[in-house]
Amino acid sequence: MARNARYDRQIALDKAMNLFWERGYAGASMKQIEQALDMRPGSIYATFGSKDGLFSEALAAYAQRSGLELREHLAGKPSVLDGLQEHLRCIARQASPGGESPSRACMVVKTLLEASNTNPVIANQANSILSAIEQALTELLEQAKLQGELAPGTHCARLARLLQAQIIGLRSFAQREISSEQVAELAEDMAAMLDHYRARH
Amino acid sequence: MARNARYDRQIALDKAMNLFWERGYAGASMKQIEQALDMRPGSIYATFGSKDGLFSEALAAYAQRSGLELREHLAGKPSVLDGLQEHLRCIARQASPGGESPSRACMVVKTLLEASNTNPVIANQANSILSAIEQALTELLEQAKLQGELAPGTHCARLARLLQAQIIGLRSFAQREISSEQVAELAEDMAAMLDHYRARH
DNA sequence: ACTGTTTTTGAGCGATCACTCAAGTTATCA
DNA sequence: TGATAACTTGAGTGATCGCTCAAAAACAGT
Repeated sequence: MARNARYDRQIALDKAMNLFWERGYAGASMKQIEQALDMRPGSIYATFGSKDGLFSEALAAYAQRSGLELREHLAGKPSVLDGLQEHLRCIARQASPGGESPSRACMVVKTLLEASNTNPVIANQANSILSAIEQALTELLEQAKLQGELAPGTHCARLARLLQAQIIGLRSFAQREISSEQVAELAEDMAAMLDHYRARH
Repeated sequence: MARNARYDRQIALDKAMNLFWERGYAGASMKQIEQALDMRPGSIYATFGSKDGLFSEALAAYAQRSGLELREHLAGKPSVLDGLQEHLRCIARQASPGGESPSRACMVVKTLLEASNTNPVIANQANSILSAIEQALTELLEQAKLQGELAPGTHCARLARLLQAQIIGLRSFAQREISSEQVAELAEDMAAMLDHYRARH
């Protein structure tokens, strides 16, 4: 005997994610959030607790979304390394100017750089996400090594960190006013770099 | 027949640069700036016009400082490529945890990511700086090609963009909670990548 | 020391910040 | 349909935002 919420939590979260991704934590005011979610402050605070809480959930949703994308790119290719190269190219396509994504740069990296010396709680969350991605990449590369794709002596954790730094660099670089061709070339050069770690036949 | 200013403009600018570098544009409030510069709002506004103006000058000072550092690293080595590799290692050293710099990440990149969808004027300035760095790297690599260090077929502008993306990735990655050894390893792997572009003898 | 000019000061401006809560509204049950 | 419980509303909270300006202070030249 009560009323149902007018809003879908997931949909609202998705809208918040897009706004935060575009404008950053400090750059998105509650007024803008109210407008984007079509919710009044009372409902927002009843649902998410605080701006910090909403941001935290939005960031987690973004991370989950990103994980799904990586798995999709990998699923298309039989080889792990081919999948990772495809991932780089997809990122370049998404991060090209004219795309519809809120920002060409990665929301986790934007958050890490914005929050590191101002909001320890949020910075920690960004750190954890990047740490988890590093771990996932490491396991992926270990798998590739076992399957003989990767040179036997490869230090997988180290290569995973290199790969993560490349992706961070690619997406941040893409935030520049630059042509989509140049972003694609950059991704190609990074993909080529992965080839140097392949096992020789 | 008048009074001299109590503050050195360059010193004040340097302090502002450090604060903005650490906390970002929105993260540094005027109160904090007043405290860092030991100046009252009237003096600050008489000298720099606005928070935007102060930030703009601080960012320009940072860019100049960065340019000097690159030239210093290059001056130590006879070969351009060796100099660039040294540059990567120096960046890793500076960007290691426990260092005294206000932030491990690059202020220009932090600014680009923060301002891109909120402050077009500042975002443009960050864009211009990165564009100038790309240009400088391109000319450096052209020079290396002429001197026979680089493989003759090398696309220097493209390699310059790859190098810039690497540096951006390295410094942003270093903002994570990570050991200085791992940052050094990352720089080493990036330096090794440059070797693949060397001319074969 | 006096005058003239410049700089420094800091209380306080209106605007906006994240956030609250009492009142109003609405769906769900008996 | 009336009672009840949950949700929505939006004016308004105190705090902080970037910034102003009239008055006080401090130096340089006579």
